[in-house]
Amino acid sequence: MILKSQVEWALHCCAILAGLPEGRYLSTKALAELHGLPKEYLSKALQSLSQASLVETTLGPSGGYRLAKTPSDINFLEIAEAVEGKARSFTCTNIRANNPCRPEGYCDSKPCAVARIMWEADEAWRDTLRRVRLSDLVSTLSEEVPADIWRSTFEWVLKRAG
Amino acid sequence: MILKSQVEWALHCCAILAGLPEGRYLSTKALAELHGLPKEYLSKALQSLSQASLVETTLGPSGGYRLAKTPSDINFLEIAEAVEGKARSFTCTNIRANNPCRPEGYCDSKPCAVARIMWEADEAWRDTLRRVRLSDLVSTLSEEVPADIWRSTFEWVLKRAG
DNA sequence: GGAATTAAGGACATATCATATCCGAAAACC
DNA sequence: GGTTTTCGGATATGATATGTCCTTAATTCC
Repeated sequence: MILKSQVEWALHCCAILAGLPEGRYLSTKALAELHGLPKEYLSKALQSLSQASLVETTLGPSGGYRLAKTPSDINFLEIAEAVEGKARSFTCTNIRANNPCRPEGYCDSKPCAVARIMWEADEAWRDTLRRVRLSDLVSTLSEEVPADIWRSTFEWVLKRAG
Repeated sequence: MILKSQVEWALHCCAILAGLPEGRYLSTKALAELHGLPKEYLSKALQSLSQASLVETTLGPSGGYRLAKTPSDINFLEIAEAVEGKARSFTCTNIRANNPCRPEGYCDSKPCAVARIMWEADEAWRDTLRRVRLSDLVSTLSEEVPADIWRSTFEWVLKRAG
């Protein structure tokens, strides 16, 4: 049960987009080079963010991506689900129904007890991610990353945005 | 990010093993037929439980599996990790290290901020499963499953245990 | 208007992993 | 000694993640 690496990529890209000056866009190329990622494949992750309406896009030179909402209005779960999908981590195949001792037309009133517990854990995972906003990540990063590195990173990346 | 179906199988099998009379074993064959699962492949899941010391085995006729501990001393996380492994669902590839603006020998003191958040969510998932004991599942099942079906299931399964 | 740049998305190749089956060895029971 | 069982290795298959390539349409700049 491993998350796609695109989730990691999307989160880091959103962190960068969150620090962008008003109105500026960042291209796939710039984001890929900054993180050392394959441009074409990172593009798929960014398209997922776009389809989820988390980012906006513009074509042409100086085009690319920017956040569609304030960083405090975007949480980790939205980003994770955008690229990973909303499916639960546990899928119940209802194997209890195969029990040969069950009468012919027997119908369970509730979903499987095993599934309910696994889904509860899944929901705990989602709750945690839902509670963390993109703005929280930005705050943490600006505390931990040395100011000069942080600043030069945006200069570097904006230079590539034309 | 989907769990292996073997996790579901292992949980259901443990629920049955928990209801077994003292000293009795249940074979892979019996568990597979009860749940309608491929015998050879289910065997791998049960081997995982065995390696994790959650179940004990005996060879020969009337052999098979039984719990190695009381149902109240086994939790869902142990079972899930036995077949799924203990690896976290989020793996940090440290793509921040690729940032071309970082000085040559720069070394981060903490693990990546993104990873810390994702690992926190992972821990929430584990905490939930850790808190649910196998005995809790058995209680729920004996409440929800009609008594006669529950009883005949064990008769059916014990008949196959020789 | 034309050239360059960009996102979007389809087609395709590759690698990894889950799923599944088969077999032989060792142990326990009759 | 023959049967039944777990255990582990070997192998096959299918699905999915990863990665690349190409076309199309939109936008910007000259």
